[in-house]
Amino acid sequence: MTEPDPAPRARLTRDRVLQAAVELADASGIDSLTMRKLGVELGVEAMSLYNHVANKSDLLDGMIDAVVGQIELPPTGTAWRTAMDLRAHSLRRVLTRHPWATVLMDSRASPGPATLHHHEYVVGTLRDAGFSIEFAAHAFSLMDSYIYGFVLQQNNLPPDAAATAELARQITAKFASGDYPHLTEMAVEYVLQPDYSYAAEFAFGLDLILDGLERSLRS
Amino acid sequence: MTEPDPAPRARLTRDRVLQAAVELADASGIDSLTMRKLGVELGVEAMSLYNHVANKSDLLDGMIDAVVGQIELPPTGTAWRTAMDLRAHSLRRVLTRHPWATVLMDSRASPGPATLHHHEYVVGTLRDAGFSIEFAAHAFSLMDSYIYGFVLQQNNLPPDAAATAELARQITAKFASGDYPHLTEMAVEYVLQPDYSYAAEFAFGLDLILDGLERSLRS
DNA sequence: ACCTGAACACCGTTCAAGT
DNA sequence: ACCTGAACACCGTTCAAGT
Repeated sequence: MTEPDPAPRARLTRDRVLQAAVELADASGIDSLTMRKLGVELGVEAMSLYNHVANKSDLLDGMIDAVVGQIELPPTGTAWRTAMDLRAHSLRRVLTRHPWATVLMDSRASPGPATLHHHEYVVGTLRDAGFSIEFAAHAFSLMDSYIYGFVLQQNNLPPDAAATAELARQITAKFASGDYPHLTEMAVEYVLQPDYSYAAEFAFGLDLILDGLERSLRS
Repeated sequence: MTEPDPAPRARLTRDRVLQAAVELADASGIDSLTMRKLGVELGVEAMSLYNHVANKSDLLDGMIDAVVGQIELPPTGTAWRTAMDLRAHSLRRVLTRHPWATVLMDSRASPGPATLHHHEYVVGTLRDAGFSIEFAAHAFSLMDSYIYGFVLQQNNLPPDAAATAELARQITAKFASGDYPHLTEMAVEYVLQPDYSYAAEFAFGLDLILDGLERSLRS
C-alpha cells in the first residue's frame, strides 16, 4: 500500500488557479469571480489561493496573459497584410470568447511574457515590411484601438435578435416615436433584419484600415 | 421667522446625486465609488440615495448619460467630415476626462435620452451626407470602435514619461534584454523620447478612417 | 511548504422605524 | 415623502494555527 489515497486531489498550481479563474469568468462573468468562489471551484479554501497568486490583481494579470497567449500569430515571414489580418480576426475571436478580458486590459499595467511576445511579433512584422518606427507605432495603435473598441461595443449589444427587438421596443415606448427618425429607420430596415450580424461589421472596418495603411506604406 | 434654518442643506435630487458620483469617480476611480462614500460626499446616509436612484446599476446608467451629454455636436448642416471629426475629438476629450466611462459602456444596456440624441445626430449626419443605411452603420461602428478603443489603450498607458521609463526598465530587467529587440527599439527611439505623446497618435488613425470613408462614399 | 479558520474592514441592499 | 440605523449576505486580505 504505497499509494493508498483514493485519487488524491491534484496539487494546486498557479496554472491550475489561472485556468479555473478564466473558466469561471467565462461562465459567470468577471463580477462572479471572487476568491471564495474560485476556491469552491478548486475544492479549496479561498485563502489557499494566496499560496499561488500574490493577490487578486496578480490573479487578473495572469488571466490576461493566458488569454493573450491564445491569439494565433501566423508564422514569421507571412506577408504583413495577411499576418495582420489573421492576427486581428484571431484577437477578435479570443476577446469574444473571454469578454471580460477586453475591459480588464484597461487596468492591467504589468505585461506578462505572452503579452510581450505578442507585441514584439506585431512590431517586428511591421518593421520588416518597411514601416518606419513612427509609422509602425501609428499602425499598431490604430489596429488595436479598432479591435478592442469593436469588441467593447459588441459586448454591449443585446445577445440576439429577440433581445435587440425588445430593446428597440423599450426605446420607442419610452420616447415619442418621432424623436429618433434616423435611429428608428436604421433599426427597422437594417439592425432588426433577421440576417443582421454585428460581428460581420468587423471586416468592413478592418479592411478599410489595412487598405489605408497599405496606401500610406506605398506612398 | 418664516425661514429660520441656517443654510438648510440643499435638497437631494437625482441630478445632484449623479453629479457627485461623476466627480467622485473622476477623482478617486470607479472602484472608490461606493454608495457609502457617495453618501459621505453628499452629507447623507448611503440609504438616502435609494430615494433618487433605483440601485447602483441605475446610478451608473445615469452617470453614463450625463457624460454622453458633454460631447459637443457641431450644428446640423455642418459638412459631414467636419462634423464627424469635431465630434470624435470631443468624444475623446470627454472620455479622457472621465476614464471610467470608457469601460462602463461595456455593461450598460439601457441608453438614456442624451445617448439616444447623440446616436440620432451621428446617424442623421451620415444619412444626410448620402451614406446608405448599411454604409452609415459600418461608418458608425468603425468610428466609435476606434475612438473607444483608443481611449481604452490610452488609459492603460503609464501616466507620464517618468512612469513610462520606469515600466520599460522593469520589463528589460525582468527579461533578457535581447528578447524583444523591436519593442526595445520602439521604446528607446520613439516612445521614450521627451516629446512623445500618445494622444497625438489619435489624429493619425482618425484621419485615415475618415479618408477611407470619404473614398468609399465617392465611389 | 502549503492549507485552514477566525477575524477585520469593507461592500450593496432590505426593512422597519422615524420625521 | 424622504431620511435613518440596524441587519443580512457578501467581499479581499491578514494572521496565527495547524499539517
